[in-house]
Amino acid sequence: MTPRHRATLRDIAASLDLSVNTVSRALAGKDAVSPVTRERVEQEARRLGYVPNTMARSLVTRNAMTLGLVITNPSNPFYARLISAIEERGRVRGYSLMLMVTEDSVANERRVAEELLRWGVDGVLAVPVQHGADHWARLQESGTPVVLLNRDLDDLAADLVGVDYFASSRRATEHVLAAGARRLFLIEEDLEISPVAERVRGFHHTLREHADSVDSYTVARVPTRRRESSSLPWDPADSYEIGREIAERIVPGTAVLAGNDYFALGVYRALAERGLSIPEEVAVVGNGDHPFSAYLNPPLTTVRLPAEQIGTTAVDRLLSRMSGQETDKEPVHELFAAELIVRSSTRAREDL
Amino acid sequence: MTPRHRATLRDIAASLDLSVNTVSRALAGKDAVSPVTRERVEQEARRLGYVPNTMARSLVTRNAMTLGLVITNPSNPFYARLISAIEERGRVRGYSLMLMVTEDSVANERRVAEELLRWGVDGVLAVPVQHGADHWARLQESGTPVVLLNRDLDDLAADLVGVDYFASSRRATEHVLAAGARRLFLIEEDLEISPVAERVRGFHHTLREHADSVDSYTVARVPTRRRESSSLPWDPADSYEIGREIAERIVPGTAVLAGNDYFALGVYRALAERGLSIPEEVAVVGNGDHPFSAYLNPPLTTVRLPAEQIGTTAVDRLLSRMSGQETDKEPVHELFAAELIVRSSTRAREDL
DNA sequence: TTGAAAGCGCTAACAC
DNA sequence: GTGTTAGCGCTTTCAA
Repeated sequence: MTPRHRATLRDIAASLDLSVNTVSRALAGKDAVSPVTRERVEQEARRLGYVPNTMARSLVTRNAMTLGLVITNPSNPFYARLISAIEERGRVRGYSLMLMVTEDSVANERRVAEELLRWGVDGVLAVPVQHGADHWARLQESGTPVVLLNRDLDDLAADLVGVDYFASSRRATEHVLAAGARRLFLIEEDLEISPVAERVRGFHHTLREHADSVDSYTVARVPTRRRESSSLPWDPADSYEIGREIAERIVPGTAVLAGNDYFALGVYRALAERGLSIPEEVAVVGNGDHPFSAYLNPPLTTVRLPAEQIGTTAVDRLLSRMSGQETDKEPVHELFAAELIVRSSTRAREDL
Repeated sequence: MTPRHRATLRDIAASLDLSVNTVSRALAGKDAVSPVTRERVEQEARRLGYVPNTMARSLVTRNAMTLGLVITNPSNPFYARLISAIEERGRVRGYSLMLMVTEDSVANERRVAEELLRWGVDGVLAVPVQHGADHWARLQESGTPVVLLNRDLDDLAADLVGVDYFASSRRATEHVLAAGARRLFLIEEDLEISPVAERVRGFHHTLREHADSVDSYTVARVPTRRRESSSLPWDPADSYEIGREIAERIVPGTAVLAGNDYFALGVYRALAERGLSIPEEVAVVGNGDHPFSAYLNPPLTTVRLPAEQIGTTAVDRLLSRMSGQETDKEPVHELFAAELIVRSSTRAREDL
């Protein structure tokens, strides 16, 4: 904790009787330096424990070598994996990460965007809250590219890297229909975000295609706790009540599609309490393929999300935008397929 | 994406025919400015869309208003909660967060510490990998306080904010002993980190105290996957094999204490496959109280970790150190109690 | 190959 | 109250 003076280029220069400039060039590995000088400089730098000042450099190069990462909730396991993937890819590419958490609050998001602007980060990756895109637009206008993660924003012309939830929802719905479901429930959090909207759309779309073989369907919205309090993890408790209501309306051939595996687990309990068995009496499908899902009783059929792929791609996408070669190119939406992992909580027709 | 010139103090000054300095003072809300001038400046700043340049300011104030947060693995749900708590507290206190991920690799950690040094962050919060503390010491020497999170480091004189794992382990062990366990298994990841060491110590300590009522005990180390690959989430699959071995050695009065809830879940399956029932034939205790645990079958007895408290306290601790008022004060270890949440995977004596 | 001068955008010290 | 000067640590002309 010795608040010792930190060596600067000037210190090295002084002690070697060189100009600051030469020292800078020597350390930067530029050509216009004699091998002898370079050696002396490097040695003195080591001796003095010199550490370059990134801020000073950034100020002049106008290059922060930093990416802003804006996440609604790090406790969402999908976002946690996204953070890892993005951090890793960013690091490989030489970028540091400024992490900001919005807790799904627009007010926070505005503040955060402003903060990123002040820092002059080179680019921003963001899971947007929804409602209000002007702060993102502002970043873009000031020359900071923004790439959206997982959630789309209608009123912002920005790249998006995410999941093809429409397709995955269709896939899951078709799966339970094929297994004989005639009464379907979709349980989603009531956040007005594109992933939920897309899954609902995929659900409806598929049901329309199979109208003859469907008796009834319901989209249940679980009130989110996230708007009130801070960044809470998902919790089966959130869907338990809904699960109980559904449990009362079970007829042979019922299927429940849950927006995430935690919701599915809440439903598991509600069903168990009524003595209903999965998949014999009810089929259940989750979303996210969280590590616990394969170990539930019965193992949960769910959708695996390509978090690593998304994180990596998003960073690359952002870097392309930052390179400036793509200016004026239309926003790109890259949606990756999510894989349905079939386990014992649903059954194929053949098994019946 | 218009790479439009960003307004600076000079722009405002020029357009108002004032000195840069006056504008700076006006915007900073300092006293030595006439109300009229201030009003004009603020208006012009708005008109020009002025955004202060944090780096430039930091360069002169020698105050980055940034904290470094070093995490081994954001997909660890405990660390995810820690990240949320720290980000929130930091933000409240006016600090931004630079997030670095080490993936439990010392090489990464070194690089990360260097990076933080270059950025000149004001303080660092870190979950250390273990082995090698010189890079942290280097940060301290250059005047950047370091507060350790969750894991202690023998060879570093730094504050630590974490969990009293020794106590929680004792508590859990006593709990299963009280419920009649005579053969005990402790399952931990084989990382050489203080939390694991402390839990093992608590386990042994308690067993020694109850030597008469214990027939046998085993500490099983699950080979970690984290050293090889990137930041993977915990997975019940990791403990499943160990669980199977244990399942073969079950006698009446067996208890399994798992290092985390995911490990406990892996054991659940292994036991179920042998037709062993919990808690009648085996008691199981987890660690971490992850949201799924209460919804397992049977609900898992586990230890709740005070992540929010730790995050908040750690930030405050760091800020005190940064204030410089505590220089030369001995390193402080703040360990918070973890609460044992008793559910149906263990049984109190009375129930027998 | 090296150095001098200028400046990134801002704040701090002191004069006026 | 306001302006002038200086400087944070670095890179980038441009001369020498």
